[in-house]
Amino acid sequence: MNKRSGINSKKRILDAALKVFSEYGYKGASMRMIASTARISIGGVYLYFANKEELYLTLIKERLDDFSAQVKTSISEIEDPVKAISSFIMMYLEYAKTHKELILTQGREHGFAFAIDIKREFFKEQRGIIEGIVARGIQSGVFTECNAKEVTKIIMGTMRGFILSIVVDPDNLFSPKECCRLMLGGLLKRTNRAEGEKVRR
Amino acid sequence: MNKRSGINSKKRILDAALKVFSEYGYKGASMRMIASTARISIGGVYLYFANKEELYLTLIKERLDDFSAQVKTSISEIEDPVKAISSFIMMYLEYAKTHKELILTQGREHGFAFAIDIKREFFKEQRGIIEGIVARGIQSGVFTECNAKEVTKIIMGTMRGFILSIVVDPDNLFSPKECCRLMLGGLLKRTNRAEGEKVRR
Amino acid sequence: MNKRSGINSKKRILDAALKVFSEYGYKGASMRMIASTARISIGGVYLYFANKEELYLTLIKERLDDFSAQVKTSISEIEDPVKAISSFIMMYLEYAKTHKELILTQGREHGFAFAIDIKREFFKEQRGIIEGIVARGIQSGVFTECNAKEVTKIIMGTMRGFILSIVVDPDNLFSPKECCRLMLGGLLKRTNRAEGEKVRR
Amino acid sequence: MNKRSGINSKKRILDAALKVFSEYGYKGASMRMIASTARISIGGVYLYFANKEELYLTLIKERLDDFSAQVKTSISEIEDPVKAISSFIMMYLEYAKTHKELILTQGREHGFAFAIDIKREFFKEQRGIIEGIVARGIQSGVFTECNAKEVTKIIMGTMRGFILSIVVDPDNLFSPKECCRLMLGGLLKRTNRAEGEKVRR
DNA sequence: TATGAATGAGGGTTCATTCAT
DNA sequence: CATGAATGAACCCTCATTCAT
Repeated sequence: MNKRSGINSKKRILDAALKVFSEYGYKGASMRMIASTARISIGGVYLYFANKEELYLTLIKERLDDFSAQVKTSISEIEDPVKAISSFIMMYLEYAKTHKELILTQGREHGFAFAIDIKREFFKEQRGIIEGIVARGIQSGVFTECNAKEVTKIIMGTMRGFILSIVVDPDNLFSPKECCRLMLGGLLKRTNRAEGEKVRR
Repeated sequence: MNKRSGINSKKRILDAALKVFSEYGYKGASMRMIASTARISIGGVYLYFANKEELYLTLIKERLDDFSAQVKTSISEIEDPVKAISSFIMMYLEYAKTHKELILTQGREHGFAFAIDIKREFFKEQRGIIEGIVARGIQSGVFTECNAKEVTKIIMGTMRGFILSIVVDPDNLFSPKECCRLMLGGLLKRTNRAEGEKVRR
Repeated sequence: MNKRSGINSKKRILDAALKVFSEYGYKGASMRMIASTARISIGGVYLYFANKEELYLTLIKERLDDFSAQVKTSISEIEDPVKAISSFIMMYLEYAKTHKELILTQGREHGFAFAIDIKREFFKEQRGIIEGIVARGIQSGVFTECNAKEVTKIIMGTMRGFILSIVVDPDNLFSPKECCRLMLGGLLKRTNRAEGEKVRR
Repeated sequence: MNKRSGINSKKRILDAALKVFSEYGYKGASMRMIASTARISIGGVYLYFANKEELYLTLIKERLDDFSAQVKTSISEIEDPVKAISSFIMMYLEYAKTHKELILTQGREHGFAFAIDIKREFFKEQRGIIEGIVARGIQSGVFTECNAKEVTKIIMGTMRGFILSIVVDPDNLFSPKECCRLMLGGLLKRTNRAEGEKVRR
């Protein structure tokens, strides 16, 4: 390998790990599989990552950072809360569909919490973004007077559910557009205000 | 363990398996862990279950059937679509919170898709129930003219996300009540129809 | 079970053990298989036999004794050495074909020697019988002047080979009659045809 | 073991396996025993052989091929049927005495018939060789008019019996020379002494 | 006599990790 | 940097044996 092979190797390993981990899960993936997918020796992997866990963590972090950046660039400048929420949902779901590996983000194996701190941090950040938008929407009178925090968690939960569905029930993914519609407009018919009220309290 | 404690050994094993599987995942859980949690020998476990997979499957099936029954008894007789949807959401989330082990239902560790058929069957059934309610609501004019199938998948996805959150981010679970509110009423303010339209396009 | 069930049980177990051991070998046979074949509980087997080894040994002994008796009754009174040898060979091979379980006799597993003493005793006895016949034949001038001991061992070896063939290459068992012919007459052509003919029939 | 001793690890494993398998049989031999006999770790064995069966098969095949080659080189060019048969018997028995492991060839532990095809193939080949010699002998008038096929099977059986005796009754192996004598000359006295004599010495 | 639940050592096999080269 | 043979703990599972009933 040439001088730059170090950098290349690391990248190749990460790519391979991404593929293998997201296909087989943490426990199901073996270092051998990752190494051979990366066209490197087993020992070679340990040159760049101290152990399996570190490799996994690095991967998670990378994914999360990438996604986080994506969200920021595509949402941050949108003024209109309605558009912002829609964009977020669309972006999130579209990204998830393309990067199925995001499923890693949702991994739950090996005695709970594993990369859990990293993940929580990420979730918190995401929540912050949505919550900001929702709050703005309420303030500006476009959104109903609702609990921004709760609404945010619901939206996040729905996103989370979508990601999981990709693995668990991929034939029944919902459409991003319809999701926006539901989140914004709700199920109840709009002329009849009373009924909506009934439910709201 | 007493030589004659056999009567409840099976139950003890199932309880232990539930605990261990839902904490460590399928691959992460070992038969030894399950056995010792159940206060039985390894061999003892194999007296009741042919192998790890069968134990897992039994567990999944049991959970799913129990939950399915619960849904049916608590939803089936509700006429009002609004109340029915609300009840479903409330019931689902409440059940999930109590039976954290429902997380098993969402297992994903690839290369290991063996309970997937059972799960899909369950999902399909659940979807059928919701879709029926939504369709009824649309027909009776209480719900907006929307795609019942899609709406159903969104609701299911949100439920799924909630379950996953229990493991991944348990400090930020959304409230069932607020979830009902959002699903039914949406985010947009009710007097202003135009804006809603904009999004709906 | 009735009063005599004890005796019946023991017999049933031995029959079952015979079947199972000769089909699967010592290591390959499990006490469970034997018990269930004997329609008795596992514990039941241990009522009659202290352990697997004892059961096996009992079986071997039983087989060997039965065979030994058979040999004695069918050979001992034959005066003519030629007829005696022929009878022995015919009897041996016929018995082996019918009682495939005799294969047990040839078992070689679990660190050599196991029932080896019993077997050696049996072999010795058998050898004694043959050797006696051969010696008599030599003395009476019917057989060539050969080493009776060696000839005996060869005959025994051939018998042994036949038994093994039943398991290892059952489609190519040699005919007892031809075996007698070869042992008595040899391969080489004789100028003196008469004697050979007697045997050849 | 040194980390770089790899060159002969495979050989060491095969040697160990040979020893252990032929002492304890297939079922009775454990991979752990083999590994420790080979002074390697358990995992190490699996570096060279996918599993126990493959290891066993490799061994069998190796033995059979080696023996087969030996037979061919030492028999094929002998014209005289008498000498050919004698050579075959001598060679076979001598080889068996030296390579006691040939006992593997005779393995029998039922429910475990997996090397049986390889063995049958080998037996068939061997039979072919002998049968050819015998047939030639008959044609040339040196051997009696007998059934070549049957005679062959008897000779093979006797060889088989010898191998088994090595394990089962090693103190009473017959002498190869006497075996030749018996097979060729038979037990019965010959008026035509010359031919018999030739063989006897 | 008879049962069969329970035990636990041990078997085959995998895999993260190390280290001499 | 890179290799891959080697290690050994741990995994799933089987089975001879025991013992309360």
